[in-house]
Amino acid sequence: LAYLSRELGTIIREKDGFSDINDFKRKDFNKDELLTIFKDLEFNSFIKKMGLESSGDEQEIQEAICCETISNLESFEKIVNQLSREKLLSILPVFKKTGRVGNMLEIIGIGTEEKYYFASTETIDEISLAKAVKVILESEDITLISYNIKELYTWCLYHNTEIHCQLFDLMIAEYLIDALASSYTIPGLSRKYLGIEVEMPKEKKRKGRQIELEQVEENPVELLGKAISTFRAIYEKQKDIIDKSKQNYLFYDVELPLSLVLGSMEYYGFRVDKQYLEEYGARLDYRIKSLEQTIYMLACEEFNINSPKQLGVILFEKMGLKAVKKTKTGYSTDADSLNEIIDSHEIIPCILEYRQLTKLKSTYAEGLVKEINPETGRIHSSFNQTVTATGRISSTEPNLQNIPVRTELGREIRQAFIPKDGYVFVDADYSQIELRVLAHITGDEVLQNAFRDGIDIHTLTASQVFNVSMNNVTPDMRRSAKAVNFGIIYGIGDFSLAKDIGVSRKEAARYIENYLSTYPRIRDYMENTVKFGKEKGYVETMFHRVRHIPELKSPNYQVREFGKRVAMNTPIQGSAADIIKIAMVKVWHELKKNNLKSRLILQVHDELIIETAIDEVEQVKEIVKTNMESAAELSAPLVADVSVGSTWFEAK
DNA sequence: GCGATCAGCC
DNA sequence: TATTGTGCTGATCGCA
Repeated sequence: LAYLSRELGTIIREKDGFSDINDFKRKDFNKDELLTIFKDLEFNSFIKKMGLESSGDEQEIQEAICCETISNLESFEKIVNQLSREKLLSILPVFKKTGRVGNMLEIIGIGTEEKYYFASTETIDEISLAKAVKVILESEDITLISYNIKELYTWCLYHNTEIHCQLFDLMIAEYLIDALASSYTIPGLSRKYLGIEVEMPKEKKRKGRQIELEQVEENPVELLGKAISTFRAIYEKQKDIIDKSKQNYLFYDVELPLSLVLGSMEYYGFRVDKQYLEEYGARLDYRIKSLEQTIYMLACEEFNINSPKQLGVILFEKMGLKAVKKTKTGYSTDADSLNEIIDSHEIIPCILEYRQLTKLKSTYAEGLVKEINPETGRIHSSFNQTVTATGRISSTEPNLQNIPVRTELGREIRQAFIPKDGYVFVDADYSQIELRVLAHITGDEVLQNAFRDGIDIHTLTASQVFNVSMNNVTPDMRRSAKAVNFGIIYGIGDFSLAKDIGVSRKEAARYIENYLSTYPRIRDYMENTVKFGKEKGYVETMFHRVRHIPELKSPNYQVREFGKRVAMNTPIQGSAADIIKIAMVKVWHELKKNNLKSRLILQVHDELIIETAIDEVEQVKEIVKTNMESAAELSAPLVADVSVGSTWFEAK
């Protein structure tokens, strides 16, 4: 072996045929082939850099596009009226991001396949423009092909306009076709479906310095015209795929209307008590300062506690504590690791508390205040519909889906979330939705019956796993069983379960085995869904949301195992996501239909929050509960628990 | 600007 | 044999 290694490691220094150094120069390359490779790999900046843009057929298409810019209101109104008699229209608005809640419109393009019309707010004022397009947006006979209808809808709400068109949104369609695509841009879609290169006008950079390069600004209408002219053809192709994947219900009845629901949630926002947050932050600060001093004293040195690197050096080198785990760059200092050595030095609990408090202060106390809109006094988070691999929605700027709740101190932040005057919160959350979905799709009757009979599911699992009767289950056993239940959903192994509930690995393995033999259908499901995923390359939810899992074919063991867990978890988490989306659409319609003042303002995966007018509380409670529980018919019935409170803290 | 680490939620 | 629970977003550090 040593000889073999030596041979492998020896550099061959003599080789014939390379006498001329010029042979090593880069020669001409096959442009077409390189372009295909780069396109395939999405090396778009290389394509640009090397001037590989194809030109042939593109030119023809561009010349076929018929675009007109309209610069006075009367002509625009006339054209819009004409267009409102059409059946199928494409629409492409461009917004400028400002502090205003409905973004500011810059340009809007509308048209049929034959011709597209553009209007700019530079020549026609925004309000008149909004009034003009109302005839189109509020017509139920038109199918509107859009890109990012949510953004258009928040703008509509600002201008007191509704959208009643039949919708087809290219971004959302693509999300259902491939939930894992990294971005859903118009140029990306047009490249994928039509092989056409289009470009979107660059957003003007607001960087203060240097205006030279950015000012080049080609005629935006020219670019936009080309972009909107691809909508119709992309629509045809996506429509087909969605239909063939049995996603019509999910797309037309869930995701598209949901887009408007999310738009309105963003538009209305969540009222926040700024003063409360500031006082809360000050309170934290007082304690943080004191902890800081204690830590410096115990370490006999000042250092940056926020730096895991510096902290690691202090704890594990200077103070000689035992490191239990390593990361790829050094010592592990996360809460799990520190908790294992919590008794070895009094500095450890201080650090843990310091971490908790600084998190609360910077992310929540300070972070949330920054997001309060000065005009509305409310926080207008963005709800993204095309981010997650499982179908959940995500929330950013700020993330309202991770507001603390577990620790008492953190939970107090929820007292800053208040309703507008004369309103309260109705808060409804699904009870055990993922386990009910699990019971439903596995067909396990023991589990289903337990849910039907309203039995406490963790206690039941405990009695099965530990082989004791239901009334002999201790709180400790129940806690472990709860971990087992969640672990099953995530596709857990004995190692992690053991660590989670603090038993030996063997013990944990026995729990899992007990569980799977008590619920044989669950074992079957886990095996079958992985098999399905391997054969088809994807798994799907109850409503045919699809997730491709290329990891299942990976040569790498770890990656493949990850693929298996994903295959087991996605149909469960994803179906639960489908269900609450259905519920949101139903609740939203019902509030509208009854002309209520109450508004859905937040979703947190299994929970809905409605800012409710005091005189509508009883009605809203009823609407939320029945619509959530009837969102899907499961053989383990859905249950939603509803409560009312005058802050988010109280409503839970 | 970006990866790594940590921490918050379901 | 080696490894080990899904899905997210944000703050901070430290390097390039």
